[in-house]
Amino acid sequence: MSATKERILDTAEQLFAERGYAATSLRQVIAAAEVNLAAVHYHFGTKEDLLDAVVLRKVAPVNAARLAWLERIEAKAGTGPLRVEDVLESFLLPTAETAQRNPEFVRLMGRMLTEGMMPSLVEKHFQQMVMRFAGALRRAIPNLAQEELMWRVHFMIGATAHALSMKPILAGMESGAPDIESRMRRLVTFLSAGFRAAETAAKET
Amino acid sequence: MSATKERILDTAEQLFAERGYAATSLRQVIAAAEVNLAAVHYHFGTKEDLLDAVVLRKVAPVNAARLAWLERIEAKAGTGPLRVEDVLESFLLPTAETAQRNPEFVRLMGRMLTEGMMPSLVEKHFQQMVMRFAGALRRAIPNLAQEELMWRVHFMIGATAHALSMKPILAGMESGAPDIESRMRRLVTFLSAGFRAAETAAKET
DNA sequence: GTCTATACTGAGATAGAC
DNA sequence: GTCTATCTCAGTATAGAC
Repeated sequence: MSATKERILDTAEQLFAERGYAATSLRQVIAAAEVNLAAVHYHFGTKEDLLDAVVLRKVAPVNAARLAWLERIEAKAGTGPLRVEDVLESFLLPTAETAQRNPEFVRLMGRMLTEGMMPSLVEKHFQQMVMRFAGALRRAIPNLAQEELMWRVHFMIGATAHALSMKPILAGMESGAPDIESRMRRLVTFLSAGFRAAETAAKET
Repeated sequence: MSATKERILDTAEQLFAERGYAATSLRQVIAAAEVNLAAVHYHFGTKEDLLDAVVLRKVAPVNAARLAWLERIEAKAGTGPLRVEDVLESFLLPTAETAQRNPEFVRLMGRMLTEGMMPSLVEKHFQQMVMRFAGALRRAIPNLAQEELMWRVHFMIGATAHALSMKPILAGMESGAPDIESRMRRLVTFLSAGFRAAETAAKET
């Protein structure tokens, strides 16, 4: 990889994470990276493709850690049942490690899941892994109907994306460091109970 | 309200909902509405202000319905406890009514909650109401620590936003109509269990 | 008070010289 | 591979007609 390409990638990652994707112009990136505007299009194509490259570089290791964790859990369980909490931890806690070094980037990752930004990108980086975890959850909660399970997986994605992307600004929350790990642990507790809930009954209101 | 202003509002609502806010240019709006470009800025100011007006017109009645529902529940409960399910229903089900007439617009509402789009807008339309519901939930779950409750409220917001904005494309889900009401009922079940969960214990992995 | 015509600045993208 | 110059289109601002 050329030095120019790498400098663009590093600078874009930093600026996208700090200011957001839409709010960062390519001209800001190339000024900070001290490269030419056309070099971006030569190396990456469109602005969206640049984001794709930036995200891939960060998300790939996180997803690898998630899968490794999940496989460890599955190996330990053998043919027995999986614990919902364990599966959710393998999905949520690896994020915390990346967050320690680059908290802002985690927020960008969170946004990606929900922004209409780039559906194709989201699919590419997340869908396959999400389906993998849905399978593990199915094994952990065998009595839940498939459709209900998939909805709950989506509720999980939404809650996770928002938990990652938000800053703790509202009243009643600690104003200190964005401690992603404790956030993810709270989320594990919350989601585990949700996944285990009995199926929705008829209305009674 | 002038006819021009109203046509801009109607057209913007339609196009924002169909294509998303960022992907819709003001020039597309004024072409479809057959008005002059500067009229937009005369009546609304910036593009973001236009979105503000569009959203307010749709969100205000939904929020009013939410509050009315919540007040009905509180009146019925008197000084007794509130049921978590009832509070969540009053928050989630009013959305379904709007969704019947304008499903696309509900997706836009969902996006708003999570997109870095316009934090100020989100605050204005949602924060006050969210705090109102957080208070009701506090009464429904008095034993939960305030900070934990606020985190769970955020998990709820994220799950709701994603549930509203997503199209049911993944495998295992009905491919038919975007039945918002059943979606919201599933969400009530899921979130109620999450809110009732015992506080997160120390790690054990 | 309303609306139109027009111009300004900055964005992403591209062609072609070196 | 890299850079200059340029294109199109975006949001915005202003002057002035009715």
